[in-house]
Amino acid sequence: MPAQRDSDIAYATLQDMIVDLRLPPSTFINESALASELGLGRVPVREALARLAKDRFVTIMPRRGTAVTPLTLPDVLDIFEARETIECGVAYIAAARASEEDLAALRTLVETVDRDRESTDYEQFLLDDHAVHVRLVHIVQNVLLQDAADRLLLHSLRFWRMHWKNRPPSKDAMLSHADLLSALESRDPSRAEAAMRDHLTTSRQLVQILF
Amino acid sequence: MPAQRDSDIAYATLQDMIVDLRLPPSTFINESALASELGLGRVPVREALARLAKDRFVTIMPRRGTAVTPLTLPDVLDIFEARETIECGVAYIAAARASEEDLAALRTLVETVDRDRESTDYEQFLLDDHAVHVRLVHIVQNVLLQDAADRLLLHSLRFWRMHWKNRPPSKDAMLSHADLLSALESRDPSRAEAAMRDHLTTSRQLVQILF
DNA sequence: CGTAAACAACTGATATACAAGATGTGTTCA
DNA sequence: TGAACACATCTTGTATATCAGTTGTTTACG
Repeated sequence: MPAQRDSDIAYATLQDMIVDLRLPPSTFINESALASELGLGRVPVREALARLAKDRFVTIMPRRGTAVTPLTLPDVLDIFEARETIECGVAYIAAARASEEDLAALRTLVETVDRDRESTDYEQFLLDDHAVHVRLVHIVQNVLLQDAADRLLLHSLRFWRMHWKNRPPSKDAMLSHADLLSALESRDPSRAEAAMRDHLTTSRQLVQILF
Repeated sequence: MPAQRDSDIAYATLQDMIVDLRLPPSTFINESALASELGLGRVPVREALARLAKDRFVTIMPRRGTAVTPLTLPDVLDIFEARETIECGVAYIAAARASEEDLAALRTLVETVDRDRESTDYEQFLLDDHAVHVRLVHIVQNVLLQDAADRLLLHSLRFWRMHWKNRPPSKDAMLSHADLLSALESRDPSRAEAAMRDHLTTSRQLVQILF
C-alpha cells in the first residue's frame, strides 16, 4: 500500500501520530480541523479514518464523532494474547525459513537492542525492539500474517510508550532477544517458539504486576 | 462495526458479493456503475473499497482502477499458513476458556457439519464448517484475534467455493471436527491444538495434491 | 511497415456544497 | 428550584461537480 494518494498520506500520518502519542488515547478528532491541519481535504482524511477504524486505532461512533481508541487493561491483555498466538507461530516458521541475510540483519538489530538496554533512553529501546519483531515477521514472507502482526506490534508500541511515559522502566524491564536469536541460528523451531513465548509472557507479567 | 451508515452497508454487501463469487477474482470494478447498482453514492462505496483493500479482498491500483484480488496458489498457501498459526493458538486457548454453552453450541454445529458430509451439497457444508470455525474463535473473546481470524476464514471460504465450483469434492475432502470437539470437551489444550493442526494440514494437502 | 509521439476519452481522486442527526443549552412550566 | 421540552449549533454523512492522471488510439515520421 505505497503512499501516493492523499488518502495514504493521511493514513500514514495519523497512524504515526496515534502511535507516538501526539494524539493520545481518547482524543476526540474533528475531521475538518484535522484536514486543514494536514493540508488535505476532508474526503481523504475520512477514508484514512475508516481504515484506521478497521485497525482499531480509532473508534467511529456514527453521527457522534471519532476518537482515538482508549487503552484499557483488558485491551492490553488482548494485545499480548494475540501477539503471543501469532508471534510464537511466526518464530517457529522463521527458524526454518530464515536466510543467512535475515539472520545477519537480525543479529545486528538484537545487538543494538542490547546496547539500548544499558542506556536510559527507553524510546530508542522501544524503536529497536519493535524493529526486531517486524524483521522477524518479515522473514516468514506471508502478507496475511504480516498484516495481522504489524498491526499488533503498533498497538503494542503505543501501549509501551503510554506505560513508560510516567513510569520510566527499570533496566530489567527491557528484555533481550539473545535466546530467540540463538534458537533461530541453530534452526530450532521449537526453541525459537519457546523463546518468543518466554519473552512475551515475561513482559506481560511485568505489566500485570503493576496493575 | 454495525451497519447503519451507507458505507457499512456497501462494505458488507461487497464483501458478501466477493466471498460468494458474484464478483469473481480479477473482476474490475467501476465505482460509478457499482454505486448506482447498489443505490448508493460514490463516496460511501469508495470508503467501503478502502476498507476492503485493507482486508486484501480488493486491490487498488492508484489512478488505474480497483479489482477483486485474484487467487493464486501462493496466496492460498499463505491463507492456510496464517490460519494454521492463528487457529491452532485459538484452539489451545479455547479449550480452557470455553463455557458450557459454548461447548453445547459447538456440538450442535459439529453434528450439523457431519450430516452435511453425507450429502453432496458442498455449499451447505462450507457454510456450516465456516460457522464452526467462527464460533471457535468467538470463544476466546479477543477482538484482535477475532479480526484477524474472521478475515482469514472469509478468504478461505472464497477459496473453497472457487476450488470446488469446477471440481466438486469427494466425500473424504469434507473433514469432520469430531476430534477437536472431543479435545475441547475434555479441556485438553494441547490435544485441541493438535486436532486443529491435523484438520488444517490435511485440508491443505488435499489442495496441494491437485496442483 | 513499424515505432514513437501526441491527443482524446475515460476513470479515479479530491474539493466544495448540502442535508440530517445528535448534543447541549436555555427557557418555561410545574 | 428542578425537570422537561424545544431550539440552535456543531459535526458527521452524502451527493454533485471539477480536476488530474492514465491508457488506448490514431497519425505522422523514420
